Amino acid sequence: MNRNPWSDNNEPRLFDEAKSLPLIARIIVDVPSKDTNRPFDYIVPESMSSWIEVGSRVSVPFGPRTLQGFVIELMHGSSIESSKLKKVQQLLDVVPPLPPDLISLAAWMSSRYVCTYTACLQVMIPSALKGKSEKAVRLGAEAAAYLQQAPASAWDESSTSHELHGAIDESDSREQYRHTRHAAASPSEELSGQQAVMGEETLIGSLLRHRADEPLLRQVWQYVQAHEPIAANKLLERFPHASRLIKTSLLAGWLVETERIKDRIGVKKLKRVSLNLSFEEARQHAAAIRAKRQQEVLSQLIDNQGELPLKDLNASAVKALADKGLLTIDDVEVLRDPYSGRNFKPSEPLPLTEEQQGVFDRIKEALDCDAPQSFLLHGVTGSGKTEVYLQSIAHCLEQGKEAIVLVPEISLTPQMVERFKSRFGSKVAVMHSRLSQGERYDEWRKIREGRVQVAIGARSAVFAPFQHIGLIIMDEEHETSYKQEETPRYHARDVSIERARLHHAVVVLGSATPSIETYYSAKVKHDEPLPRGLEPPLYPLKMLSMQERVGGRPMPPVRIVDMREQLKIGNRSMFSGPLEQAIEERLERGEQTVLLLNRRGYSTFVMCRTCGYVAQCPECDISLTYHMKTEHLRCHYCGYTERAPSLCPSCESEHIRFFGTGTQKVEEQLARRFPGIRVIRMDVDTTTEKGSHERMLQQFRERKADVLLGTQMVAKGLDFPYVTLVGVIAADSALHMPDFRASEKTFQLLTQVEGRAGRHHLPGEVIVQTYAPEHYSITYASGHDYTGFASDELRHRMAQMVPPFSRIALLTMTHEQLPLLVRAAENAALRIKELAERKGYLQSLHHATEAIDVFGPVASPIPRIKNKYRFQCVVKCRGHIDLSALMAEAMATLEPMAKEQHVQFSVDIDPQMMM
DNA sequence: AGCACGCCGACT
DNA sequence: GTCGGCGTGCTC
Repeated sequence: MNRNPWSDNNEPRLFDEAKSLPLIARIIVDVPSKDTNRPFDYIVPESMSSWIEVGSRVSVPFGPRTLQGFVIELMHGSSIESSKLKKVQQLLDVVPPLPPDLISLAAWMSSRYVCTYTACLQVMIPSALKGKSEKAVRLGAEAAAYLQQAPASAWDESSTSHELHGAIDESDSREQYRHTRHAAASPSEELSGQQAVMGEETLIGSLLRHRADEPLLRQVWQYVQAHEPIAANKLLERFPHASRLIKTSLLAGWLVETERIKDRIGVKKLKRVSLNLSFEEARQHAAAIRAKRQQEVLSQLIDNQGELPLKDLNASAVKALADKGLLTIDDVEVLRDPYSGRNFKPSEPLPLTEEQQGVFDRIKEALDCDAPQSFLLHGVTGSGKTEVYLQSIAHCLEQGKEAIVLVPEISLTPQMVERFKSRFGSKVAVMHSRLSQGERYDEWRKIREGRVQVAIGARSAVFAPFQHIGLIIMDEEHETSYKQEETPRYHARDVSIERARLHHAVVVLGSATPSIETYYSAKVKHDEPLPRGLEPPLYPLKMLSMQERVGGRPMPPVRIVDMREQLKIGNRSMFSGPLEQAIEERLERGEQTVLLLNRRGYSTFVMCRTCGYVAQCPECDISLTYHMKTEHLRCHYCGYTERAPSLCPSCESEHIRFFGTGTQKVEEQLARRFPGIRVIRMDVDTTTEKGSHERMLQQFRERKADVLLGTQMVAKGLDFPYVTLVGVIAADSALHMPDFRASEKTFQLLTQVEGRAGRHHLPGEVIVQTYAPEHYSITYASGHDYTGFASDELRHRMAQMVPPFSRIALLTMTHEQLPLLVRAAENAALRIKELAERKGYLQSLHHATEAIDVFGPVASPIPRIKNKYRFQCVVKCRGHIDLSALMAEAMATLEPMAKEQHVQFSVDIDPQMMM
């Protein structure tokens, strides 16, 4: 029989007495695994029922522990079905952190991206709200009663354990769990106490057996009573000799272990001092008081509307005045404002060009009707997209709705923020990876509490907890950073469109070089049947176009230099004749140059010319990059570092050489060719320090350097009036990547960096060095012809049956042992094929409009990372097939095998990098 | 995931 | 005989 006193006393009674049906909360607990990826039901205690909402964050008992979870549904259930349920332990916030639309959005994301519901919920909240469970020890009721009733040496025979037990904290689940699971207590000496708890013996009875222990036990209990809740390990530290007694006390329920969820970061509080009197009375007091400091405090307060933070005043004088009742000190919440102390000059809407006006009118029209609509705004660099965004947002705000602006992390510069802040002032919250956890939490709260109407930020800002979104803008829509590379592997573009659908909001995707998939979606006629062979777009987009540059500045001329020709005429350096000469000219004229090389470090690989040895990462199987400053070889994937060898580790030859070109090598060569040249090198190696990125750009803007040399981060949205030359050292470096988007990425990078030259009064010039001068991505980029590129690229994509003419899922499998992994991967591929066949899907993409095809398994482009081999399968499909559902089903069937063999599976829907 | 259970081998 | 290794199963 169940001897746990509360489970058969209190619980059923609670429901017998309840007038209406108990409230049940359906909760997603924070355990990111397959088995727990479903809602669990809990009873909502009476005290919480008027506060709890869909989206509330709660703590719940879950098995032996306490977890954080989110309420996704509330309902009334019958007492019979709810009698088995546990209770919600804590309601963690007064205002639910997630509005209901984000709860639905998380559900959509988890099925779309084949991941757990909780993983999606977790990306939506600031890390400050990722509660950590904290265990602590409290004094049980029995022990408390004992301390109270029995002074030092007296034993109170009348107190029975049965009576005392009725008072045990019923919310303590650990206790309940332990008692039910330990129904048969083991006969060890320490558990004698537990027998007493079970009702056969009294507490006193058991203590009498160990009478000698009583003083120490009492001491421990009193300590707990004075300090509760106290962490168990702290208690052990304080009483190192009492570990056995503490353990016994815990097992007996004299000490109860509780577990609560604690937020990582709280609300920042500030002590505020305020006057209790009118200014006139205060003045009179000030005149009457002799203490000089107190007079000063009063006059400071009078000068500041009667309120000041305590830290700005003399503390002892304040205390004296407060004691007299003239002042009050209280705590007020303050927001950590990362932009405090900065003044933003208010800006007025600029007059729009005819083209801008046309686009703005279309967006305005869409904002005015209550239906979700999405646009691609294809606007060349310098066509004034930002001004259109700003005025669209203003229109959205006029309608009483909120707006989200998504920007790639790298473009989220102070200048960018300033444009929005100066137009919308304090209505803007900025979400930014460089903010501290506390700052980010406060920006997030400004949104949640409705203090701002505009949120601007990187990828995750799409989850800004607004309630009435009217407009979502995604700038630089083609940027790969919008795809999250960790679970949940969501694409902010798709999420924006889904979220906008829930809000009947408008989406504007803006880019000078749209991704091919987006461009295709906007090009396809949505109201006409598609020609055979074409794939329906993921979502309907309307095309908006701006092809004129504001102020009519022409795009700079581009010169392509064939590096093979340079080699023929004996130039083996990394600078072609034309580029070298052009740099020389800028130096003479005092103008500036931007140089792009998409490879950091010094060289790309290290090889021995005698034996052919190539230095590779011992964990990842990719070649190591030489970094000159530190004389180290480094793995750019896992960060592995070793000293650069002077002799070949394999054959001890001296002919070990560094091949390929990285930004460090270019920097060195520049210094050699142009003595005295001032170079700023910008790549991940030089910009890790906080604020270094902005600092470097500022230095360059102030013309403290002649050349800005860097990886793709120099291509983004920079605008420097004295830059008249842009040089691309190796335009084809990304062209040979094993990725169907290689041409697109090359075209986009070139087009962007070209836009950096001659944006102001000085004419610009672009020089592109390449070994593939005839490649269409390079020729179209030099002609500033996006449309031409896109139509060629679409033809290639169609021939290869890759997106947008198919949809792709990438399945990556990892394991330490290669043969086992290969077998598992082959099995996985087979199972997916079988599943597709069973569903009746044809397996020939080229010959059917509805088909699915599985490729592989093959080794991943990076075949080993951190000692784990990696194999992958690519699943392509066309037509009305739910690829996510298919992959989820395949994963479910593969799961037992994966678990058994410890092979890790990961699914990436619509992968942006084929790794 | 994490925590507790159970079933094995290596020891005082 | 016990301690503790890891494989397995469960969580309203």
